[in-house]
Amino acid sequence: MSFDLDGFLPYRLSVAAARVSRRFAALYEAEAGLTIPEWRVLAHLARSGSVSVRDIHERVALDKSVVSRAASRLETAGWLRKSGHETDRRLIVLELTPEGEALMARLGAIAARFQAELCAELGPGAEAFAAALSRLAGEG
Amino acid sequence: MSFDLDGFLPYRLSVAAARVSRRFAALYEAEAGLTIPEWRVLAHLARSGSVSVRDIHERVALDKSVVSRAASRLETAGWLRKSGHETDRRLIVLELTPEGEALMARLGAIAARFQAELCAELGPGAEAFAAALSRLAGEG
DNA sequence: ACATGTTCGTTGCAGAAGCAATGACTTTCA
DNA sequence: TGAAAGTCATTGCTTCTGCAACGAACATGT
Repeated sequence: MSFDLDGFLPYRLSVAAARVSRRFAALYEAEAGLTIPEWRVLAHLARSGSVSVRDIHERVALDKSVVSRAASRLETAGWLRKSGHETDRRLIVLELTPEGEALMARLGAIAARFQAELCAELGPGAEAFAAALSRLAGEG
Repeated sequence: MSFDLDGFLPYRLSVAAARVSRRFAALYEAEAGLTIPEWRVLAHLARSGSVSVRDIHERVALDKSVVSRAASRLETAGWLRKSGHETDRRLIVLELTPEGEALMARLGAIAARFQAELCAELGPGAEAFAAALSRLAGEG
């Protein structure tokens, strides 16, 4: 018997991730016209406070260039502010503007609702599911 | 407290999927220089026999244009053959060449090994994990 | 102090994805 | 039958990703 794509985990994982991302992207696209990388940068900033491009790049699984360009767009849109680091002048410090924080408050609520929706779809196994994802994302 | 990206399912799903896809892509890239869409088209063909671009597009979560271009590359590489449909001349029938089947036999074995590796990493919850993925991929 | 190597953010560029439009063909229905 | 609508694969075109290269700023070792 030949290979079964439908049972293949990398494939199923890709399809599920793409579908879920799309669903959620529609929400914040409607709310603020954000792309996926922009959303991730904002979300990370909301949690971590001021942080460099490098930090985000490492924590958020986005290429440096993607973070850099997303940050520039977000800056001109007024959601975040760039400033130089005190002692290390190579670093650029990113932080939310008040508008950015207000936006993230709204998006955070939307995200929480969406998360609840997903958990409902997953049923009681949601916890174990999330743990399994961590294991897969763990080490490359 | 502000939003926690790390606990957010769509994010974790994306990261895990990207990481797993990358790991596996390295394998078939080394074996045959395939891209992800090319791999998916071949894998689907191996299972379904001769099939149209439209079929693959629907079953495999790839844009029509992506399937079309992947099929063209695979044809010039000699892994598959295009031919016209008997009665409906709009359709293009794709099927593996003998070389393509031989390739998929090798890749199928590699994929099975990789799947086993993943299941080992997931432990006993692998079954439930796969079921959860189906639920998420189910309906948009 | 100074040369070498590293790290940071940005930019250039080749390749890929996503979407609409096109041309060829088929179905439908008046 | 014949016109309109639908379906199929391909092709253009814009946008984005991913990688390498670059200039600027620090670190290290002599």
